[in-house]
Amino acid sequence: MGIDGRKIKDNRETVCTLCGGEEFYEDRKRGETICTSCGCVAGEGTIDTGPEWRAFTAEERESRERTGAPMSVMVADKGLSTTISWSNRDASGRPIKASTRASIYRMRKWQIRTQAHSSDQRNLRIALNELKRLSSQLGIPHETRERSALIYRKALSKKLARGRSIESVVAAAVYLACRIHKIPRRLDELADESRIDRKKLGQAVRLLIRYLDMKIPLPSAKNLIPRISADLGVQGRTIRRATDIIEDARQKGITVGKDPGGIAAAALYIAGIIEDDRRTQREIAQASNVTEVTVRNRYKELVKNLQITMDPSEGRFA
DNA sequence: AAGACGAAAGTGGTTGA
DNA sequence: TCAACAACTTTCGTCTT
Repeated sequence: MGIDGRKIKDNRETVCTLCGGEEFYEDRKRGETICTSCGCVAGEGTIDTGPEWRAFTAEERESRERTGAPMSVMVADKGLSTTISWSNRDASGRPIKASTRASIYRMRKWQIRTQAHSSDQRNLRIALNELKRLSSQLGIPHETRERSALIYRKALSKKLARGRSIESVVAAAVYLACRIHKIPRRLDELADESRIDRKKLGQAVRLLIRYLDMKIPLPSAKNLIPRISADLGVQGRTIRRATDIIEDARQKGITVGKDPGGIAAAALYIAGIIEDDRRTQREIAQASNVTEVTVRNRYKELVKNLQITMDPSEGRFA
């Protein structure tokens, strides 16, 4: 941590490793930094886990600093528990008086009984392990992991995990947290990574939405753009253009009910032509996990509805 | 020869009776 | 539970660059 309490942002490398560009488009929530000149994802994990306060003098820092590890819902007891050591010595190493020893013994006993022996606690331990594994496998930022853990806790407290595999509920929680934080992860990616079939996962997801009555933003094509662009290595201006096209389409209401992947792909295809940074339909289709046909269909729709006029002789849009 | 296009038939998920 | 349905995919032949 820097002297004045700020961190990370200042230390982050400021030159793109691929093209040497110095301008970045940063999405803190998504934890991605995208180079605006070549479009690559320059760095992940830029989430600031530092203190939420800033201090400029030593006294200020002293007065604001709180002690201990940060509280996290990802540890079964939220990292708040105190453990009582088994040694019969006090903090400075002196033996503890016989009269206090008995009461300490009772404290230990109850601590253990309350901690690890309820079935919910056991469930939670297994689940949080799985959650950790799953989310690091998928490269999900810390903030979102915490959200997943929170969702899982809620599900557990409403007894929604009964009769369902822990994995499926965990995966559903992770998926929903991603949706809330607008991190593009598809249902099948989760399913692949967690050895549950898609169907079970889908059911669990719907269950959670229903009973935790969560408001989940619809997946938007816009959120997929950085990821697909990074795969394709397109220019920053192309990314921006594609984002504009999607926004335009969204306002005209022609994106509802359509696979966001297809929309994103089509927008990138058009943007590529406009910005003279062209990719073939096949490349784009592969990167966005749809078929060429879908790219074509969406792209024609967009061109028609957004009144983008094309001059075929020049191969350019006006 | 590669890319773009479009038609036709097939697939998996949602909706409403 | 079933059929209708929209969106998307697969496949394949044709046109364009």
